[in-house]
Amino acid sequence: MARPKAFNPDEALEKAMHVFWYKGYEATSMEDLLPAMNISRSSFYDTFGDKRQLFLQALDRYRESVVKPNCSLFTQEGSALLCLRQFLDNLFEWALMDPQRRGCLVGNTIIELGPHERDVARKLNRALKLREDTLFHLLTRAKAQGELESDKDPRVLARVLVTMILGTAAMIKAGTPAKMVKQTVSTVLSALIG
Amino acid sequence: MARPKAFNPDEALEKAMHVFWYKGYEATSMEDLLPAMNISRSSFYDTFGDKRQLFLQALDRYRESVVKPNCSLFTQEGSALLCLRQFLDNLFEWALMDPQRRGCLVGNTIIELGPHERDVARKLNRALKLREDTLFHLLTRAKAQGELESDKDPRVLARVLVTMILGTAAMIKAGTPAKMVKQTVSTVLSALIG
DNA sequence: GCTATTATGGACTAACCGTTCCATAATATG
DNA sequence: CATATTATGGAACGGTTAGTCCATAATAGC
Repeated sequence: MARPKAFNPDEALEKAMHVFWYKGYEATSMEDLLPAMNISRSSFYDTFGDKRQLFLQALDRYRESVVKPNCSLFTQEGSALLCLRQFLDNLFEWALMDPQRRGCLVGNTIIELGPHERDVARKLNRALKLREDTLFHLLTRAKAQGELESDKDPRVLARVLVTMILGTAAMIKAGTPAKMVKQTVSTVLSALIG
Repeated sequence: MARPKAFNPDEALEKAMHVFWYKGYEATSMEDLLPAMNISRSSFYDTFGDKRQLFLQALDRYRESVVKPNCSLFTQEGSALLCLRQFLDNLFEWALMDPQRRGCLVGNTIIELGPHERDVARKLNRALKLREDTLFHLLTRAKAQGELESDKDPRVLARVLVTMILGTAAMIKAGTPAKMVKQTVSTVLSALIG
């Protein structure tokens, strides 16, 4: 019993997420957001609260629509180490394809806001844990299947790989050539899991 | 034949560098900088040009007074791999000691400004190269001494370690407990160089 | 002590920031 | 069609931003 929204809030949030991903939180202004989301100031504040709340929603959306699909794509049966390699290959291939080289929104935000804002930090750690647990699961399966030497600790290895993901995202942002990035990743994987 | 400055430009720049390190470029305002540097607006613009030029100078200072000393501390004779371990231990020990967990100014800036601003990017890559070349040098020496297996490529390993440094700095900013960080680093080193 | 030169303090500016407010438009229900 | 309810466009707001300007202070050389 009222006038319907002239825009799709989900699509608008998606657009906003991409702007934050490219520019970061502070450097993104309302004048960047409104045209990108293609909505008016009033609709913005009516629907999303304010810039900060929008950003928190964008972080959730990133975890659910970017991190999670990438994580769950490679949990099929068969060789766990192969899955793990596909998981990481897919991740970096995709990060290198991005013409803007935006890296990872989670990594970017850890560095921009992580230590300063509590509720942001909570969301970030949740996204990191999603990746760590996926890797942990694959490594545990690999160990059970005898693909991974028995003296290796899946939890520690998973954390190493998460650290590697953040570092690689930074190298990608720094403009490292794709070939070097791939060589680096492949070297780490060989050393860690054979 | 004129009035002398009432402050030491070097000390003021040092203070500014620490503020940028903590808050990032965008989030640091003149009202943060002036009290921290303990100089007046006029002296600021007279001596440093503007905020952006000050930041560029702060990046140079960071490379020279933070990165370089850390790099050159561990090039003494003896086991090259031991030097390398000391180099990294020293680096992370020191990053973990920082109560503000500011990570690495280079890594922070790669993510905040790296891809957007050309001259910033140049300075960042120069700082990264300083680290990479130090590691490369140590790894090459290790190989010559027979400490490193002959099939390993020092240049690639050096890049892996730089990636690891950036990733670890991010994990430190994310609030990872010191114990976990050390475990992660030690696991990578064991896997990479035995 | 006088003068030339540079440093400093503080008022000021114009642009931009995120946000609020209100009058108007559009729809669903009765 | 009338009314209640929500959405929208646009003007306006106070606060903050980086940066400018000028009158005054302090020094070095004469």
